[in-house]
Amino acid sequence: MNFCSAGITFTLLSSRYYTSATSSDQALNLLHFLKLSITHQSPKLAQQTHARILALGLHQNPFLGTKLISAYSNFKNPTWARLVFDSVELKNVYLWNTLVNGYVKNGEYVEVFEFFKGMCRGDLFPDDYTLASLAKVAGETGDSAAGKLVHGRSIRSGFALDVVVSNSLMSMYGKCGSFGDVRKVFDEMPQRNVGSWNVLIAGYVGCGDHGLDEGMWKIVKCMQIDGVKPDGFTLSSLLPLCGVDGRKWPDYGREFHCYIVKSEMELNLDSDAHLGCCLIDMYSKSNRFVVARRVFDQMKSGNVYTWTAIINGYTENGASDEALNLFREMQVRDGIEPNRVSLVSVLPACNSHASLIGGKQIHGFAIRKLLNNDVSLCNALIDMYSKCGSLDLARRVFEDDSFVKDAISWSSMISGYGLHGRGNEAVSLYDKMVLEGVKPDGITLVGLLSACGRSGLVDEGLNIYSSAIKNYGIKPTVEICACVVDMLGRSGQLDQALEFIKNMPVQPGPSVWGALVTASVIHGNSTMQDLAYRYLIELEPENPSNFISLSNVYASSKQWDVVAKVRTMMKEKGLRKEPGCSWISVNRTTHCFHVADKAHPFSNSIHEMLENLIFVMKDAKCSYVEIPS
DNA sequence: ATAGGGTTAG
Repeated sequence: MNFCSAGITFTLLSSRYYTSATSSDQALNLLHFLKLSITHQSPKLAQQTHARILALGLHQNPFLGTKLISAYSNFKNPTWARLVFDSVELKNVYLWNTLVNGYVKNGEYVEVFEFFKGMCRGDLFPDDYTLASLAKVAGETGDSAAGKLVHGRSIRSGFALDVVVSNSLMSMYGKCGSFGDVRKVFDEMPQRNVGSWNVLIAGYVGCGDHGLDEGMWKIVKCMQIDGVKPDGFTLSSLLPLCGVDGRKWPDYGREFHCYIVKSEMELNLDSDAHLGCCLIDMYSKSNRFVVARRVFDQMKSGNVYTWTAIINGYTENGASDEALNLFREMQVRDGIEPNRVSLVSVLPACNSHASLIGGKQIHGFAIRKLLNNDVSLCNALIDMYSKCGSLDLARRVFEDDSFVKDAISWSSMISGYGLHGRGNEAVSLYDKMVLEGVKPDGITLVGLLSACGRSGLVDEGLNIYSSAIKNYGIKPTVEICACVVDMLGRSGQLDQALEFIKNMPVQPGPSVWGALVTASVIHGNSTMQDLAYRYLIELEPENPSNFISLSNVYASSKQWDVVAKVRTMMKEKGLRKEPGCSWISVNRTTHCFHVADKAHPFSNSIHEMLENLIFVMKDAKCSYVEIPS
């Protein structure tokens, strides 16, 4: 459509019709074409009009000059914008402001303050438009000193009374991390609009852990008392806060959705689907991905962001099949090319399927699209390769110099070694990480401690635990403590594990008691087992896995009466557990196995092989082997 | 007739 309209207008442009018009009429018409070029996103039309302007000798017309600069800036061509600016002899404040704003839009922040100086050297005074742009630059670059200068100048010149200038200043303070100043500017504003409230809310969200507390709600309430209606921007700031902690904000997400529907807000306004994405994301995060899907299906036009949001929703909810299907559909049906985020979102779907081939295809795509220098993507690849069984390929991504490794890259690789039972390598990689000056975080520690636990490296693990907490200020989380309990427990030190739980710096959660349960079952300590189960079931009375595990323990010691009791209890509570299964992909076919499953055509030979393997393992004095029934 | 702020999707 764009090209078409550009073609038609060009025909008009070069027709004889214009030759008889006066020069001011011509200028007006050319201005119109420049506007069209911007609304239709046609750089070609802008260039053609520019040629016409030059041919007709209208290039000193300030209106045309300004529009040209604005058009070229919109088409990400600040160099040409600058050339136009230089060619206009009498530069007015509009021309300056448009160029400055063009630089801002294209992220050329360094130039802006130089320009500002140049502007002040002439006879021109920076006005409210200039100040708004400057404030934005200070915010984007996090330069609070510059921001304060802009603020001072705004006050002295009286432009701080302007709503947009003050909004920009607030936004600047928010980006510089001083929420107090955001609030101060807001409170002192003589008049506010919905944008002012939005900056305040965004600043409040951005300043961290206040996100969920009362203050946020007070702001939203005050906004309504003030008679300002929340708009799409407001809601897209608020929606990400919903669904994260369902306990505090039970159904606000749904209420916001209702509000959006009632006020007839468009989910994909102006081809921007941000609001729709926020809804999809919110529903996915609150485990309501059926609703998320409905929102997705109802949106008129999907773009790469909406597709990515819904794919991400499916992967996070463990629906890998659906995620992979959608990933395909997005490309085949809608012809949308996945971006960096889409790839990062879909990769975990390969993990749970152990789909090495799918993961490799995505890796190949990333290389072709030159996306493989992105940390997040490489981290996802490391994770995918190690979870799909190929530690070597994971290591190859990790060793590649084409991306800058962060703490997550190291943690992923360390966990990979852990998953493959190579605790010693995990530990030495951790040592290297520390040596290279990369600060480990809580996630690193979880990966490393579980690696130690799996490989029986108890003393190493305990040393690492205490040194990490002391030297790197890592807060011992429940997950970390659960790893320590697991480590101690698996090695048979059940009493020490219990002692650790008693003195733990955080409240022991289900994962902690679960670790103790597993350990006591392995080591046949029924006293400890009963104690751990009691806590576990008290904490998670609705989790069917706990009851199944309890019943399995009694089943293995043939205490069928207790088994029956547990099963009845589950029935009374209405708890059901999807049976777990394992699968393996051989020659692109995935074979799935449940407990005691004899359905596979080669079941007999599989079991025969399994028994051989168990025999070999027992002979090799492997610590414990679960014998399948 | 010409110019400005608010979200950036894991």
